Formats: sequence, structure tokens, C-alpha cells
Amino acid sequence: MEMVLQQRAAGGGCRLGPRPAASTAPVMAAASSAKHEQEQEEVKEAAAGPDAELRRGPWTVDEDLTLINYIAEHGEGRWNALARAAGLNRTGKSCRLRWLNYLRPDVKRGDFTADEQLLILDLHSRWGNRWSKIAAQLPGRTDNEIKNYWRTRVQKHAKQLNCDVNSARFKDAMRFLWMPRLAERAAAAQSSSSSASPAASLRQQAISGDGHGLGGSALMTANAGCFEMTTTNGADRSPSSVVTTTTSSSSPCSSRTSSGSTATVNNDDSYKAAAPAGGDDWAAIQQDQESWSTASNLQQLAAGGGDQQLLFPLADLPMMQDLSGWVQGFSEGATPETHQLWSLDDIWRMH
DNA sequence: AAACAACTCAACCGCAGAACC
DNA sequence: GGGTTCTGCGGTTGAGTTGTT
Repeated sequence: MEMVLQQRAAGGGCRLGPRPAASTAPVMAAASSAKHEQEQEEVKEAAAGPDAELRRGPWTVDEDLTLINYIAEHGEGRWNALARAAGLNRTGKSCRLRWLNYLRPDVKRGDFTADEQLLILDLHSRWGNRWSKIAAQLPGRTDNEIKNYWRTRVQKHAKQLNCDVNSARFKDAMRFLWMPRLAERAAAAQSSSSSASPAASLRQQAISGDGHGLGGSALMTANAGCFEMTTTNGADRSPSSVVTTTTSSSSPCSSRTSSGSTATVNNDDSYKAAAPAGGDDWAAIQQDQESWSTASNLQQLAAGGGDQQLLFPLADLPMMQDLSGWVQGFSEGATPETHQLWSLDDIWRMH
């Protein structure tokens, strides 16, 4: 434990020590409410204690151990009282944050798995910046971690694409380019698993292109080991693109979009393997995941294999009116007129 | 090797709502 | 019912790390 703590305390960037007075003074001066005055009083009071200045900045190993030991003995909660009782010259807030985001034994560290990333993208598309709500669906992950992930990775992609992270354009890119890619990686990582986790279900949906807050419709066909999705825009229902994936690595399927772009994903059989063994867990998954309306469709698809056509509604598909234009945004200088064929791998390499 | 830029992430802040007195 | 305190959330910051020139 000590070793871990030392490593943790040594690594990572963070604020060091109290902020310069210059940065806090204007805030203090502007704070006129009684509440703020009270809070300032608390800080002063704590600072005025026996050789006690309220500590800020990175936690030391000793502080971590003190907090861990105290919580192990007395439990968590009542953070202000806890901070005082434990002898930590910290605010209750600081103690709570340190415990929840870092010291809790069940906090999972390290990079997000593809499944986790997929889940984050999906949940954020539904709930927005409800970080704690999203974190609740990812055991061991904290809202802070997810928030950081979103800001550093996802917003970076949006910036690179020169569009707003909340724009329909970017959401479409996530759904049709990023999420299938993540699903592919997640499936590859768990090809031997037959779990019926929400993430496994999500992988299927990412492959199928199903999503939330998007419109038009998508026709998904399972044919001889190939998943074929034909999307239509909401207005005229005419096919605007075809994205085909295959479950057979030896016989890749590909189809050209109406405007000339092709997206091909070579998958393994893990998408089928992701179906629950018993078969009735799909309803539970669907219920658990609220509006995952395609769960039963996917069950049929995963179980049946043969020729099936599954039609599921989407709300709005602005991107699909010109998928090639969007795909073009990932490349440099390509135009629809060139009719160049891009695989998703190509697209992501360019990206 | 040095300088700079970009990225990461722990920790902070203000605010709102819940809980308590 | 009203004031105070506590808790939790989302947004922001900036030191340290990593990558690039």
C-alpha cells in the first residue's frame, strides 16, 4: 500500500500549494454573500489553529494514510467533521474528493478500455455532461476521470474536425466512425468472452449504427455473415449510404455509398458470441439501458445468422444526407468526384 | 540537447440542493 | 418556515509529463 501511495503521490500534475494571493483576492473581494463570508470564516478559523494553515494542493503519503486509516475505522461521510477529527488540515471537500477520486479501494486506474469508451460516448449522447450519472455505469471509474477523458480526448477530436462537440455533425462522426471503431476493438479484445454485458450490447449497436437523437432510418441486413446497414435520410427515405460489415475475417464485405464512399469493417465472430447464452437476458439489457430499442432485433440478428432484414427508426440523420462529404472531412483533398474508396481503417489512419 | 507545444489529470472553485437544527 | 451546514456536481486550473521541432 505504501509503495502505491508513494507512486501516486509522486506522479501526475496538480496544483502546488496555495494559490497566489493575487488570484484569490478578487474572488474574495467579490464574494459578498453571507455564505461566502461564512466560508471565508471557516478558512480563517482553520488557518488560525495551532500551527495550522489549511493545506491545499497535492496530498502527501502521510495525509493519504491518515485519511485511509480514519475512514477504515470510522467510515466515510460528515467530511468537515472527519477532516477535523482525523487531524487533517484540509477542508472536508478536499478529503471527500481525495477519497472518492483516488483512495477508495475500488477505484480503477489506467486507460479506459474500448468498451468503457464506447459506453461513455453512448451515455454522453443521451445524458450530456452528467458525469456522475455516467460514472455510475462504469464501476470503478470516477466522474472526474470521465470528465477528463471527455475534455482531453473527445473534445480534441471535435476540435480537429473543426466542429462543436455537441453538434449533430460531430455526434454523427462519433456514431458512424468512432463508435464502430471502438466496437471493433472491444470485440477483438473480448472475442473469447460470451458475456451479455451492456457493453457487449452496445458493441452490437455501434456496429449497427443505432443511436440516440439521430433520425432517418436504417435498414440492417444480416446476410451470409455480413451485416449490411442501409441508411436513409428522414425526408425522402432514399438510401444515402451503405455501410457493410462482415463477421468473417476471410471474406470481407464492402459496399459503396450512393456517392461513392465505402466503409468496410472486418470483424470476427465475437459480435455473435456477444449474445447471451440463455437468450432471455436481452429484455433485461434493453430495460436496463432504457431506450435501447434494437436489443430484440440484435438478438434475432445474432442468433439467426441467415438472411434477415431489420428496420429500426432513427430520429434524424443530417450527416447521412451526405456521408461522403463528412468522410471527406477526415481526408485531405479528397472530393466525392474522385470516388475514392476509403475503408474505416483508412479514415482512422487519416484521423 | 534544448526549447517549445500539447496533453494529462489531480485538485480546486462556485453553485445548487439536501439535510439538519 | 427559515437559516445554516453539508454534500455532490460540473467547470476550470495549472504543474508535471510527453511529444515534437
